[in-house]
Amino acid sequence: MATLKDVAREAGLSVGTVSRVLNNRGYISDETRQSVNRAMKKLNYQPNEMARSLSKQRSSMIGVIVPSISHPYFSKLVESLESSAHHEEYEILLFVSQGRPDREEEYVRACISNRVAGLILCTGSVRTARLKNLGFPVVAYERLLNDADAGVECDNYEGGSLAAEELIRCGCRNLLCISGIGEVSMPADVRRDGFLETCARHEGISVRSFACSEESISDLKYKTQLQTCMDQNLGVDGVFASSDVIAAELLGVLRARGQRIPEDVKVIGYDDVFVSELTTPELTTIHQPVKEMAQTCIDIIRRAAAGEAYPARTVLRVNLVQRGSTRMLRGD
Amino acid sequence: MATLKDVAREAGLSVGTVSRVLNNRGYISDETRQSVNRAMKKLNYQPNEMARSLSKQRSSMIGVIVPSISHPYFSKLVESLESSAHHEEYEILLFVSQGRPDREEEYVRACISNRVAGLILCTGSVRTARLKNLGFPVVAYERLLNDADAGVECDNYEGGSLAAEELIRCGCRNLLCISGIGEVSMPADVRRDGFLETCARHEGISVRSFACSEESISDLKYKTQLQTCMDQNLGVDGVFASSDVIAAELLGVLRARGQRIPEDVKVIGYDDVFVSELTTPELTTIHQPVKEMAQTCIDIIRRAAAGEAYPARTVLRVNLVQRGSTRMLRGD
DNA sequence: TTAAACATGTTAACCGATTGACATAGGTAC
DNA sequence: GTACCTATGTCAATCGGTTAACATGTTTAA
Repeated sequence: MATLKDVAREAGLSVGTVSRVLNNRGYISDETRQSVNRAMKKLNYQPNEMARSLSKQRSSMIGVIVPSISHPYFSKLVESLESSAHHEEYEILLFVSQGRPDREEEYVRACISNRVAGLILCTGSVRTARLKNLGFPVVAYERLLNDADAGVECDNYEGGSLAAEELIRCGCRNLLCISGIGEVSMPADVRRDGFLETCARHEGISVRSFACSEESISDLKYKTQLQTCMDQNLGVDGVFASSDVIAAELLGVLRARGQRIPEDVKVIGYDDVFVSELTTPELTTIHQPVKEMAQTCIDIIRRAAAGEAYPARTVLRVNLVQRGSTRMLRGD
Repeated sequence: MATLKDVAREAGLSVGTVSRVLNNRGYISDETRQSVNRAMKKLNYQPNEMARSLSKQRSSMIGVIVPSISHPYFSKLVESLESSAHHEEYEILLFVSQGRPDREEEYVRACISNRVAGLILCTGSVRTARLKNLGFPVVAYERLLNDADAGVECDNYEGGSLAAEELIRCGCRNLLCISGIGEVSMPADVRRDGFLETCARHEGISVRSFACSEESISDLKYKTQLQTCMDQNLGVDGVFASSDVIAAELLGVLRARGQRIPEDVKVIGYDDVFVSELTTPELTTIHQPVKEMAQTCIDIIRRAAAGEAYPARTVLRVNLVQRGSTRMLRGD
């Protein structure tokens, strides 16, 4: 495997000059630049990132810790993160914590050992080791973490509120809020609060709340619980589920009970992942601007690396996407 | 940030001894081991993986290149890969190629630069740069790649065959095979072959074939095409779709046309991802042993690193999972 | 008693870059 | 003619580990 030294020899230049070309430092003539490029191509040179990272005290990798990746919300997030990272010449070092605090800590340590350029944390568990002074920025994604250097989230309260408004607008009077995925911590709690409080501001609306538990976040199976839930909550004519996956399963559960959607019961999901367009009827849902959120995370890390200032907290707007699960008429 | 030298000083030992403890080489007494551990803990020492990788000529990262990650099949795969990798003390360096050959090449180069321990390729495009003598093993996942060091796949022919047998057993006579995702290359072609050839071996079975095109693999939207498809193929009473996502969308399309499932049309998907349990009815599908396939990939890389022999090609068995989309009675 | 095996130390080269200090020129501007 | 910019070279330290060679003891076993 060719090294910088080989390239320098091939191009008839010194390592210093070649390094300058690679890192765009100091003065370099076009001619030199070209002959370096020629030599690199000829020798099929690939810079050794390990050596590079060692000498600059930072790698070009961004650590990403998610609780699950098979969950469509997180797979969409990771795809978006990868895409944004690629634009900025970063790579993704991916860790799946399964929501287990021990793994999270272990993974944070792995990021430290790899001297990542930044760490994006979207964990379920609260207890996480000290995240201060790690030498790189830690971005908390959809999660309040006072130890983190920055936070990126969407307006969950508004999301819950929009869902309530829509159901009420569609004529529902007996509402139900089902929360689930990793809702121990902040974000989805706030969704529920937004939903419940908005309902309370309207006359003649009854509203109940149900919390799904989950063994593993990668399980994605809620049917039994949803059956129990619907048994306990008869007469409901509008449901807000805190994720599209839950909402999608709910459609099946409701149908099995002979309830038509949206005629008898209207359903709103959350996230706007592909699942919401896969069901029949398609799901009305709250769109999270995942791409923008991902871009924001990467941008924070880029800025931190460049020594620029970056926002401590970014809250992005959500919006309602109307589809068949709340709408009588098909109007696509 | 503490270094090995600091740890050695703190423990009153030499760097050589500390390194021996870290790498389990040579003779070390329990006492020494403990005092090293104590010192590491006290200084909160995290070994610098960059330096480690540089001196051993290899990192502990495994490069993974997938065409998409929002597609549930690949997100399940990546989750499994991460899990297996974690057991073997590897980390995942994730790349999403979007099926674009230029990105693939770029990502292969990134893996070389990062001196990965191995590379797992599951790409859609055929043309990929030379993969020989990269200094690490390249494992082709569900893809025939003569340049790769090893291949891991499932028995796609058998999968197609099982689907045909099931539909015929359920009484279908007018079959349709819908293929899609990345089927330019080998694996899904073989699924179709297995399906078609098995049909041909039965009397009185008519069978047609339809290929979905796709702009982007992360799109996951086939509805329009599926409508066209069903317009062109009237009278079909059994469909084999080459992925659960396509099958799930098909359910909606069929329902919109007033066809009941499974009474009027039976549907079989492929992959056995969570989507197949999310639809109503749930999807009968061909289960791919993704976890085992992932484990096999990681194991090949581990063996290669240890200088052990490993299989050049591994073909894993698939099996049929019966659910509501082919079965009249509910028997869960 | 003597040879292994055990346990640690010292030293230094090496992995493949980056980077700064300092030197050397040719060209241009005033 | 002096000063400055441009362009490159040389040299060596540095990043933080790994590892081999060699030395020096202490135990243990035959």
